[in-house]
Amino acid sequence: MKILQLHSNFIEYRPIEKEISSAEDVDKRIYRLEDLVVLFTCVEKGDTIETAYKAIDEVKEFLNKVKVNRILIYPYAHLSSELAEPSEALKILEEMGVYASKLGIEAYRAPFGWCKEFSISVKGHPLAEQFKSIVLGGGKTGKGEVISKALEAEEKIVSHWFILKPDGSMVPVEEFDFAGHENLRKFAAYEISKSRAAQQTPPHVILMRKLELADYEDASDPGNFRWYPKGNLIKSLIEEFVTEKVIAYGALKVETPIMYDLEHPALANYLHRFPARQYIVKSEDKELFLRFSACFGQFLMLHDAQISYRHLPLKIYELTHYSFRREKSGELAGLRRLRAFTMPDCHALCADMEQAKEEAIKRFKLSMETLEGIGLTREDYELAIRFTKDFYAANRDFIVSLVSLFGKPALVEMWDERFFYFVLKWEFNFVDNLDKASALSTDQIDIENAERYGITYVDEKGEKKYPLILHCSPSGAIERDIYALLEKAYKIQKTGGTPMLPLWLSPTQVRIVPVSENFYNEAEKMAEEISKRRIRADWDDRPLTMQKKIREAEMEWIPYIVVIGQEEVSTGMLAVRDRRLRGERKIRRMRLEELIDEIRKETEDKPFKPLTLPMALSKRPRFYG
RNA sequence: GCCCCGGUGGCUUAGCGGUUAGAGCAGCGGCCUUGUAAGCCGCGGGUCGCGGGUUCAAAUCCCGCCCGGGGCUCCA
Repeated sequence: MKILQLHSNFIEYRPIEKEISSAEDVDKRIYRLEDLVVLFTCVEKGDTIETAYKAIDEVKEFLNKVKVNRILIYPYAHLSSELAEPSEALKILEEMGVYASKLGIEAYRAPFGWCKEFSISVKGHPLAEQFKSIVLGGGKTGKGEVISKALEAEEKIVSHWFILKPDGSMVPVEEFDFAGHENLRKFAAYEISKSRAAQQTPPHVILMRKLELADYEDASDPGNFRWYPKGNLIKSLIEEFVTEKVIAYGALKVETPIMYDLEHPALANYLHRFPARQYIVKSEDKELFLRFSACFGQFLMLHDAQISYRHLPLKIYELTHYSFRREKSGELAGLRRLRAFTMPDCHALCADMEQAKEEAIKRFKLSMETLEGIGLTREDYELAIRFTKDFYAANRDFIVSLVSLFGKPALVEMWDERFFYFVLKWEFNFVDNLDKASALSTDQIDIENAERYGITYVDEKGEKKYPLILHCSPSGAIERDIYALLEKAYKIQKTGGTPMLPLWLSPTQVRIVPVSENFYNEAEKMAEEISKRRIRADWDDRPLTMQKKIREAEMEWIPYIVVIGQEEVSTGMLAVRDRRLRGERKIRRMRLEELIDEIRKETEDKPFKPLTLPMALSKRPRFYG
């Protein structure tokens, strides 16, 4: 139901003639009402008596606010293109009038089914004119907010939940024995019931600040973060790593604009699915929205490309810096859920379903390798696969093969009908210390957007065909990867372990601590020497005790701490404090070359970037704390 | 958007109607200077988020607003 609500000085209307046979009977005279709220009301398909009650309840609230108690319900079809049947509409309008009277409102109704003329005088205050969209369920009504068809449909989706085991057997989720699959149990509970309690700051938020990685930025919009040097380093290392993986997989790397014209015909339809979730940028007479993924840019590019079946599967990749989603303020959570985030997005055009499945398997493996490289093993995440009943019936072997590649039972969501543009979607989900799950890697098989965007390839016979499109993010949002690493470290700490980041991501890999000022020269020289070998090393030249320097290095999670004094200088054997070891074995005796070799070997298949902070600690500002 | 909680020096916080708002860390100045998680002394730094109100008196009580966090919802 749509209502144009006008707080008016007066309205005059006169029925001219009946437009439909079922029109109400009235006198053809002038009716005049003063000091009232006029409700131009349009009853839509799907509206019920309940909708009528809800509408009046909302109107009542408004009446109290503006201290008026008179309304006119004026049938007005022009607010919607999805009109209810006239008989149904009349019934609902009548009910609105009756219910309003019951609430003590002085309610009038203009006749239904008539062509009428009217004059109106609307008051000049800010609340005088309002547009309401009344929809039942969830109280999701907003002034002027149009709820799109697709979203309404989505609310009606029926999901069936299962656990699919690597051997191919599928059991309803309530019959599955979760013993030994604690994380999967939490993930399933999170997905299906979505209920949890706990009220505390997520551990990763405390860590991201304490480690001086990232922080909130009050001067921006919520969910837009500032990144300190160490955080920026980690983030760009992961970005680089993911990008190298995807390029090795064979994708073409491109770059596309971050903002698009709201009025562009190719985008309007897609965009309509997600009302009021965009940042809007006004530029002269244009309104642009900030992209929420790389889809548009890549699709528009592919639309204009000449593509042959020989090119397929055609992979195209972009690391969005950034993607924007204006999540509701209450939905934001540290690095887990942001309004601006960095997203690797790799699409693949495939000739047919056989090729799409083959490609999807490759990307599934790529995603596992990518997470593994970042420092998340299969123990750390759970697989969810979602698909339609029909797709399952036709492609059961393919679905089972994904689960068997994964090697652990997976959560399955099966839909009776297809509501989305894809027939299958899977994700890897990380479960954090507050038992919340969030998706990292994901891939989808999209059967709709090629046509929507006019993306075609030419097949063997010279005919234009629409390809299938796979949408994959092999790592998920980079910020979310960091969230997962921090949450994982905290989990380890909680169970008595030593928290740390993977060696290749540690901002400082080696810290040199001189025992006294007498060894400052040696310490500095050593730090420089290590740095020349593409290892991030620094040295502590502050006027503090050695003990304190070691303590601070440990609190920074530095993997190797080298103390240098007379003994090391004269023997050439270093005392290396290894964060990964415990107790007496923690300090290892080794030569500088051995240490360098060890680090280089462990990080050889990973990108390297220098830390953009001074090598001497006394020269570093403190960003937090 | 709704509900709950919070906002005191850069950070963590004490105070919750009654002296000039107190501490630790960090910063600055100095002392100390050889062995693996906090050496010592001193100094500077606070419109107690903002605006009203109650009161002889407000960081403290009340109202409104702003900002942040969490929960609900949501998550293309």
